Amino acid sequence: MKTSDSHPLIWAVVQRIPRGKVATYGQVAKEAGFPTQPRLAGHALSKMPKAMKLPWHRVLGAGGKIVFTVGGKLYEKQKSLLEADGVIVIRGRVDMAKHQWQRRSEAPVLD
DNA sequence: TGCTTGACCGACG
DNA sequence: ACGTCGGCCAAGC
Repeated sequence: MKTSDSHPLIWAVVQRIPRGKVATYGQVAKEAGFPTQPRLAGHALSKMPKAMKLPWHRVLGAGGKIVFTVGGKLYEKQKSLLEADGVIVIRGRVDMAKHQWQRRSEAPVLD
């Protein structure tokens, strides 16, 4: 797997995050096949063509945190888009326990 | 070539 | 709940 061809893979993962759910950069990178490079996810999104329609706002930093500087343009944009999805944002954070996207039905490991 | 930057993360104090 | 640090690596200069 060439990391230089990663952008389309990252975008594909982001594309399948459903409305009302969110994922972290680390999670997206991992599912795209790059488990050790969360930054690659961020990089791919920063290079995303303007015309491309992706639910980029559903991608958050670790712990459900909006990574942009508070009050910034992108910050406000992401927050409003999330709220339009029905996701509650409090002090720049999302309740991951409630909204994190699970790719497949979770198989709770009962010990 | 080499150095810096960045839409990151986890561990640690 | 913060701040720091080391690891990660594509891009840009």
